[in-house]
Amino acid sequence: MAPRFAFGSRVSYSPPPRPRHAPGSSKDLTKMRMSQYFLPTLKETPAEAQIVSHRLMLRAGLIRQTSAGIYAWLPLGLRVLRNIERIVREEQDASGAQEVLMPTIQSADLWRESGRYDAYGPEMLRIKDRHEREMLYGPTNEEMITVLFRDGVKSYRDLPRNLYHIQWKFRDEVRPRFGVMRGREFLMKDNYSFDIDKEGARRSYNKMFVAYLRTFARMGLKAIPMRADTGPIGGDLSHEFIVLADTGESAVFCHRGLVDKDILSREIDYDSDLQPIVNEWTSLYAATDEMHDKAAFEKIPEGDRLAARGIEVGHIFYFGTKYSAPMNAIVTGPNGDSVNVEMGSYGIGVSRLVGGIIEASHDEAGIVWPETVAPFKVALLNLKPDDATVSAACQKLYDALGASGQVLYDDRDLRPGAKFADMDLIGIPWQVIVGPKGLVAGKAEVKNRKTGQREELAFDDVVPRLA
RNA sequence: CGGGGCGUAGCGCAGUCUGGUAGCGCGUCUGCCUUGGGCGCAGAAGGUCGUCGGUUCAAAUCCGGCCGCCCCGACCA
Repeated sequence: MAPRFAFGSRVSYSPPPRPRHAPGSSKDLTKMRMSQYFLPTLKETPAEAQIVSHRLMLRAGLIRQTSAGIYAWLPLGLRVLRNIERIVREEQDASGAQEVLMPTIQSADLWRESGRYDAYGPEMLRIKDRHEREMLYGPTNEEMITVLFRDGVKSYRDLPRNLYHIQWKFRDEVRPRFGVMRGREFLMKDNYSFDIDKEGARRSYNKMFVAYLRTFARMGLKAIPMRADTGPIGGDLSHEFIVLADTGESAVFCHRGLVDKDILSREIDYDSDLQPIVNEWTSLYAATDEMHDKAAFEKIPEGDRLAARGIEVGHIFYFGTKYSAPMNAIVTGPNGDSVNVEMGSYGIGVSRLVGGIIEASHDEAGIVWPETVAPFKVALLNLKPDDATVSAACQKLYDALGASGQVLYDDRDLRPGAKFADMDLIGIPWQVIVGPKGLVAGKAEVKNRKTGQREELAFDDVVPRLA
């Protein structure tokens, strides 16, 4: 029973780059055995799923549909969702925004104040409570946050403020589709900035602009900010962040140079003037279909023109006093006069991102998770679980990998082929493969899901390699 | 909201035209076998045929209402 090799005591590795405990949980979730995991994978594609991310999310056991455009998140999918949330939260906090949590259910009266209750139309899910009071399931939170702010802040000295929350929303889409990318119920990060004047609002806007660049980059996405329609307010303070993917919902046009720009290698000081960074990203042409300026696009050298399709994953928007005026969100200015606060709102489609990332990162065999959002960093495959020696070796690796990161262990009594297929499908970035063949030489195979590259490593070297 | 399609076992589907004891593949369960890319053999379980009504000796099949889901378009984070 005792393994013919020893490792563990000599192993050293750097501290884990990620928290060992899943956010919101006290239970150690760095290790999971597939024999105990609720992970219903599908060999065949359910008929209702058309696009690749939807198919893969169903097949890989991430979600199940419960109604049109409404989904339940299974353990593996929830881990991805939480990872995305975590990155969003970290970048919001870093930018100086503060987290709150507003309810999903709102009162109709609140929306009557802004005049949007009648204006919003059938996309708003309207409900009544037992007293026949009109309520609604929030599609967004401008009204609510404006009231919270109005009641809590009275002086320009308390500005600026930027409040965000990550909460489920509901929009009763006429035609939900594309799985979680256009569901009716969706998880969204939205925040709202409050400033005393337009210049302040622009600073707040710029912070979000940079925070968004960082947020999407950390998820392994190429998200390009594109000038968006500002409607009656005008100006240049509205951008959609678009992920390029062949299956994108809309046509987009941009300068190729934007694709390779890197934000993560820079030090960002949110107290400094961020305008130069914003200029750097907005000076190159980029527009969605609706905003496309053919003439401007054709001024770009032909080799640098990029016409592609994209998925909107974020939207930032300055809207001035659109809500603060009708809802009387007023502060006293430095001169003692009353000023309507200047507001902006900023959204990230958190649940949509799960689909968006898959659209941007998959292959024939399944999902290819970027490491930062992957449900587990490492998969451990035991190719012969009823062989005591193989299993003992796996158990040691399992414990060591779990101590340094996050590992999903396939200890099921299945044929190797089934395990390979499942692991490729669910897309864990690293696979550690242990079977009788390699064991004779004291080696495990480490496979990179994305590149397919394989390395034979001595058992002792596996954990340091993946640290 | 306009146009189209679908609803039969957990998943993928046949059967409906031409009414007559509900089938196939995968998955699941049991046993054997096998173990480096969804292996093989034997056996088994599992279905109010979306739902309500009508026609008929007899309805998955024909007729009507309703419900649900998907696709194209218009719309949208």
